[in-house]
Amino acid sequence: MKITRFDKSVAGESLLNSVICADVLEVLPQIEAETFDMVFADPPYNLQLKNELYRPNLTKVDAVNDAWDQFSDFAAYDAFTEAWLAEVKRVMKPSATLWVIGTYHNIFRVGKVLQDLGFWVLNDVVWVKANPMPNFRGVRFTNATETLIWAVKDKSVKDYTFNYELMKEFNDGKQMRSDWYFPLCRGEERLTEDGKKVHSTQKPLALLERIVLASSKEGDLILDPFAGTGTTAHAAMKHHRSFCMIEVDEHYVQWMLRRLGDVPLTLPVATGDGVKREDARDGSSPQE
Amino acid sequence: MKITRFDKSVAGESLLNSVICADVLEVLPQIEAETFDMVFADPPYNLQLKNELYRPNLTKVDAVNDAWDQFSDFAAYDAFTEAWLAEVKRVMKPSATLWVIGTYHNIFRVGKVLQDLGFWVLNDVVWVKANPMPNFRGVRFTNATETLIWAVKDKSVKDYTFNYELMKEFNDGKQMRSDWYFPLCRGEERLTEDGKKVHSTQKPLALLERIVLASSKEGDLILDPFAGTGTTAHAAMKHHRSFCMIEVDEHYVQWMLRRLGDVPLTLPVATGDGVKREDARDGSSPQE
DNA sequence: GTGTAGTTTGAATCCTACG
DNA sequence: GCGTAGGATTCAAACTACA
Repeated sequence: MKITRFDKSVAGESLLNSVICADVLEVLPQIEAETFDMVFADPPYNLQLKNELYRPNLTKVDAVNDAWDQFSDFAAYDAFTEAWLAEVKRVMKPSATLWVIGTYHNIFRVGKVLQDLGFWVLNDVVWVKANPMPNFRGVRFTNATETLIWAVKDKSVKDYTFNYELMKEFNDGKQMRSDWYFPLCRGEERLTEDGKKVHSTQKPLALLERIVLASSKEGDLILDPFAGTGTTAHAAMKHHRSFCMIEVDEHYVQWMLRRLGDVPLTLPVATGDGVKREDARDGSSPQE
Repeated sequence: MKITRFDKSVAGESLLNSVICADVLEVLPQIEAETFDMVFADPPYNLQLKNELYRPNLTKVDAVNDAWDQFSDFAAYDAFTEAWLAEVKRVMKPSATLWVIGTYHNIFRVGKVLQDLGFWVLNDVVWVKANPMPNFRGVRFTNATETLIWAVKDKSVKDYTFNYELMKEFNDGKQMRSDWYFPLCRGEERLTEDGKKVHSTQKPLALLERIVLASSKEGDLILDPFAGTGTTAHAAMKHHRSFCMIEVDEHYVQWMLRRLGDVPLTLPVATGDGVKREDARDGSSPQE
């Protein structure tokens, strides 16, 4: 698969399977309206960490303290949120859907802005973590979930993609619910460099796979405006969707390109049904 | 237990175990600052309060079928939310905590307003429904959760009540997480009249019991500004807390009073430890 | 190779009393 | 208000070391 990298300027270019290293608010205005079939966004959460946190055994928690998560106040965060959401709305096709993930630090603000912009919420999906970080001090409940908002551009949109039957298959033949159980991204899947996390908030691939499979079709073009190390692109490639990844951090972009180059190519072995596909490099396929 | 009913006016009265039949925005301003130890609120999800709509400036609109564009509708809801939350904050004791429950229709707006008022979120707790209503048309995921926000008045509050060890006991000796599993309110527990639900969104008693037991102490005074048929008061009585219920609907108030009169009286059998209590009418108590 | 015990760590708005 | 010292505090899964 050919992946095209852009820096800053993309006007007039094809964005099929592209990785763009630039600020989201610089790039999105260059993109033609109604370009994407689906959008997944994992924006900064605006965590307001103040003091260092130690575990009971006195080791220090490696908390999220990245520059990209710093905002001066709620007003600044809201303004940023409104800016990128408005641009995202513009580049969504009329029947496209939007996913945004967040925690209580930011999701209420994101949801409010999104509703004000006219987006129509279809579901709030809860990612229930199998293995969340405990609350060391015992002063709150274990923070065990993150929230996803799934929305269309406005209330009138009825022809969005929802692969109801496939979701049903994934849930033992019963209608898929809005509470999803996945472990945190760890082990082989987690990108590390010198034993340290490449990205502090890498999402589990399984989560993105479910999102891609639920709300897009093969061949669709998927946008991720905060791509990080490219989990969304990974899931898109794996399931025969095209992607456009925007990420401002050069280091993350390099890792994303390396990662996507390593993703096994999956090729269709059956056409027409749109469902049955096998990994061409996977010897476990019963057809082989 | 003696329960006092008020209509409209409560100024100067004791609110211990009271049921007030009046609009929340009329009553709260009459109440002294820093009165309550804990607040649970299940606000309306839209502005159709007893056939009365609020304009963004909080004046009432009499006709239910007035044309409202989406923005003015949201603005009105936000204004109403800010009004009652600001009053609730005023009547909360300095170390009190607030619980608000909602769905994606309103919880983002409530959370945003609450943060803007200076409330400091402790957790977002997800009520995962064991038996949610399916999505009949198969166009979305089954809406299987509701969201609770737990907050203190401001960031500096550290001495709020959190019965950590008791919660741990309820979770097999492990720290209680923020995802709570309860079935919908049905069967014996559900109040019905001529085979129909008395209240369309009666909450499960078990949910309110966990909230009361987690975040209040015996003898505490608990406020519910949208009391409905009084599940919060029921849970409070059962666990030796006092209550103040505000409900504008006369029909709900009558049901609440009848219901609370039927709740078995629970009496302390041990004093001093503050934990061991038995139902005085419950023959299963090992002490008896 | 297997099994077991010990170690590490994850989007976190994580304490209290006293001077 | 702030700084500092004292002291109580964690769950699940993946990984490492070693028998």
